[in-house]
Amino acid sequence: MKDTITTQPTEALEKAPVRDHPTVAVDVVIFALRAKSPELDHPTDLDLQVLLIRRGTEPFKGMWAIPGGFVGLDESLEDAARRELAEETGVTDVWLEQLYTFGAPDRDPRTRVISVTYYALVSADLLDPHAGSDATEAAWHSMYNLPPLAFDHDAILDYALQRLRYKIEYSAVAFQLLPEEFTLRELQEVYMVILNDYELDKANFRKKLQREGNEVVEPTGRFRETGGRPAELYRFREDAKLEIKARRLFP
Amino acid sequence: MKDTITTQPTEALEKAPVRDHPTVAVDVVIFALRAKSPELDHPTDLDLQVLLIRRGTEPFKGMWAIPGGFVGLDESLEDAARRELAEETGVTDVWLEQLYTFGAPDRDPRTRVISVTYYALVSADLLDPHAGSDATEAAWHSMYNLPPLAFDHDAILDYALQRLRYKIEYSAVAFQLLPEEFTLRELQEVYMVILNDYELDKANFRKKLQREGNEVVEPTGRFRETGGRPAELYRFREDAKLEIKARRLFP
DNA sequence: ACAAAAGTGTTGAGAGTACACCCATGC
DNA sequence: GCATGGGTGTACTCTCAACACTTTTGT
Repeated sequence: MKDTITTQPTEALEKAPVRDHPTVAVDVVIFALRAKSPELDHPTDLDLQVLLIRRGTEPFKGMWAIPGGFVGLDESLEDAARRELAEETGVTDVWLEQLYTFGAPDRDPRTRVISVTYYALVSADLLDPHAGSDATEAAWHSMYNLPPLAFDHDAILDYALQRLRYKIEYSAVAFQLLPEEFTLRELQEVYMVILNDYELDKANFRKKLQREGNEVVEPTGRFRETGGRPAELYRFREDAKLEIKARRLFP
Repeated sequence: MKDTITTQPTEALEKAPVRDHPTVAVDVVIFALRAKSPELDHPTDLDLQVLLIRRGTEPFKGMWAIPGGFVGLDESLEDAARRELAEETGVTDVWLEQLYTFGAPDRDPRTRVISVTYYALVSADLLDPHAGSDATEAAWHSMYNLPPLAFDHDAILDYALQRLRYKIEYSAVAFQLLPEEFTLRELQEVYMVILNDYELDKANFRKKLQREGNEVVEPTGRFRETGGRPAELYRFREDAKLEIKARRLFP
């Protein structure tokens, strides 16, 4: 990852006086899995979406941007990210990880802004339909069909998706995007949607989930009705090992 | 990685006026492989070392710290990191990657400082014995035997080592720590030293290097004399594929 | 001849993959 | 019964890991 990818924080930069030092902002990429069409309830066709807000001020007025804001003087970076997340979604206790810090000098036309970015994974069942407390307009957008974005926020989203794809392959973050209980087919769909790889074999997927030394899910005994045979609901095992040793390029 | 790990930039903070916004610094973890004892020339017992500088001012005066400094207003973060790296080692054109941004509010007793950290891999044969242009005292220290460090720089080094270990397993960065030509045993030792895993099988290591579709090294035809049979020198293939698909936790 | 270090071959266990098949429910 | 989707078994291939073995140099 080169640092030539740059970005911008969001709104209200006019509050920050121009000074002889960079301004520090935090931007949060908020991912969720949502149904493509708003009518279905059992999520057959999932979509990977991000929450964006529409800018109300220049520059890039009217364009979509990643939610973010400035870091308070007595606030850690992660606290600032969680504050932004709560303001936009009303959700707390969410999985959140620092993504990258974008700092090219010319990314904001007004003043030098360095943006520390985070990405969050939220379970769709926790989301209020319209929890944005601000008057700002916020909306979910498919990662596979994004609108034009303010500043260099498209580069941030590219990088976030790349990181999510890496992360999902060797750790158990996929569960953060699902409710407490889920069917194995739903879990498989999480992988297929994020990896954009619709060719996962059902049998092999299940085998890998239950392989010796890798039992990350356990059955609950409850079932969900489907079009055919009911599907057993599983939950994530708390004592599961969360990371797998990477395949070595050369050991 | 939680954000509770914090850190500090280096010297000369007194130049920065106390303001109502955070200060931004860049710190660079500089890794090299060097012989444990300074007499050997063919590097039989390698050591993973980092370059540290001794602080000349309070706070933490006299303690060791990661080299770093403030970001210029018209300077990208990576440019600032490369500038610091050149000042301390005299080396340019070095592999460098952003590591993490540390930003806890209380990490510097004087003022709020947010530190964007990078890590660099330099080949020992490029290093001048004493290229530190400043009057600051700089010295190499073994990662496996570190002195007490200023601020939270120990946490930065822990994280940098963890990242280096991950990175080396699925990408070809190990070559950045070796000269242009090297023997396969030297390459194997790079892995063993960094992974702190002295049980790599020679035969299997070589097989994986030359496996179909993964030819990352090529012989040069030249040889290096050793205690026994001479070892052929290899070089990194420019067209080699640099990353490997991770082993999935569950596909 | 011997030591030292480079370099190769063989083999069995386990993981990955493809694909066919069986099971439980609603209509 | 039939459609629909959940759930399993089998067989082949490839990778991984252990370990014994051969080769080339210096003394």
